[in-house]
Amino acid sequence: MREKKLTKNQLHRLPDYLWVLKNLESSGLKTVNSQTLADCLDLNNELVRKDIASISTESGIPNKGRKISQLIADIETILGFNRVSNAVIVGVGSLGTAFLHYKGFEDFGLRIVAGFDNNPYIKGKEVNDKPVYDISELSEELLKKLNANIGIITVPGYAAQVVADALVKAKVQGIWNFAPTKINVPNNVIVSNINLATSLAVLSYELYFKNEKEKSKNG
Amino acid sequence: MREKKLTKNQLHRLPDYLWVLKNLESSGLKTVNSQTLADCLDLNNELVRKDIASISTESGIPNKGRKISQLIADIETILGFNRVSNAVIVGVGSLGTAFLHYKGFEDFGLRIVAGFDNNPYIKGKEVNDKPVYDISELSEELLKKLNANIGIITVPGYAAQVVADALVKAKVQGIWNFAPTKINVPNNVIVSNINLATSLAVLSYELYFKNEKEKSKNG
DNA sequence: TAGATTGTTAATCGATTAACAATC
DNA sequence: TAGATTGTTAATCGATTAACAATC
Repeated sequence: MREKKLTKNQLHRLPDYLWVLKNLESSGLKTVNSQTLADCLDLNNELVRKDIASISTESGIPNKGRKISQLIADIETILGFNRVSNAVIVGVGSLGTAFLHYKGFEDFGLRIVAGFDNNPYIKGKEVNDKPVYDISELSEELLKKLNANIGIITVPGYAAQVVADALVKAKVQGIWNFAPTKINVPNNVIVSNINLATSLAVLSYELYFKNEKEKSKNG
Repeated sequence: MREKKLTKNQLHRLPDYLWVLKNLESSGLKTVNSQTLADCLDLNNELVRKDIASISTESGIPNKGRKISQLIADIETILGFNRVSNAVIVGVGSLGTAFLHYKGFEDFGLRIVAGFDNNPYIKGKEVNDKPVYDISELSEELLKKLNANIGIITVPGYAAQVVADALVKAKVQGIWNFAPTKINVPNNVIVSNINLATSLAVLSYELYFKNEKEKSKNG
């Protein structure tokens, strides 16, 4: 297997599988069947079978299931949690600063090595022992020196496109965008967006919808 | 319109529409047609027409389009960006602290009013003028006093379920979960998950896939 | 061997896209 | 009025679910 590209939906389910598998492993189990995974995650059995089949390097054993350790290894390989990439963060505000401090990203294969900002009070300093450069210093040479191929955007929305352009010019391969904006980049640069506003909006909408429903039920 | 529940996909497109609409408005335009929106966001014209039709309180005008100001108002109402909810944050680590400092959430209708943590060095203090309580103080009474109906989870994965249970017990209506874990809550509590690991994994996978493809092309 | 569980093919469902009729 | 653009119905596409045959 492991030939065809996974769909976005499949990819988004992988971290959930990984989580469950690790829990099962730490409870002492060695193998798992698709039904168990499906139950844990409220998914359809067949869906899980297909997902797992398309990410596994070993085939499953009828009447037995699959090796948990192997599944974990396979998923971690695909998700890149066991190969580390260096990243720089552009925008050292409250979110950017938090990320420079946050230790958890290394578990997912991301090491943040430096920050960039245009605030004269911040640039030139260090945050969590990581240098913060002026945004004008963002260049292909510096990124090469830092061995960084990923840029993280944590600037306000209005500045996101300018920053994205600068990152592209400095030849990053991937951009992790936290600005609440779509950014335009060439095809060969990969972008993953995380939009806090959208996520919050989903919550807010569901709450609104639920309350409206209750109102009309009671009214 | 505005009767049927929006699909998850539709809901996720709304913040993008909102962004484009605000840009168009600030450039002086008064009306917009579906094709323009579609072009700006790389979407199908018919898809946009359907999305917009299902969120609009006014109908569109053939040969003319729709009023931008009205669309913005409609979307903001649905997304709740113009009605403020109070939230408490559980887990005042690097991410939680950043959120207590972050001003941007108010634009999306969320006001963070307090934090909770079990770290004895943090609890009892204030962050950005907001009190941080001990986790044991999390209760229905306190949340009522704070007028908070949303809980934000920014603790490590292993602690997420315990915190979720405590929030449910304290009668929050919604949970915004940043822990890289599925949490189980009763049906009447709304959960919106934001999984940094997943988002990062998407980026990492795409990079991996791209590099593999290039390798096999060159090899 | 018998049976649980896998892998795979077919059916269903939902979302997107296309076509077209209605109308300001 | 003519035509651009809307709203809506039909066709397509992809993802999920169901059915079943293969096998350790």
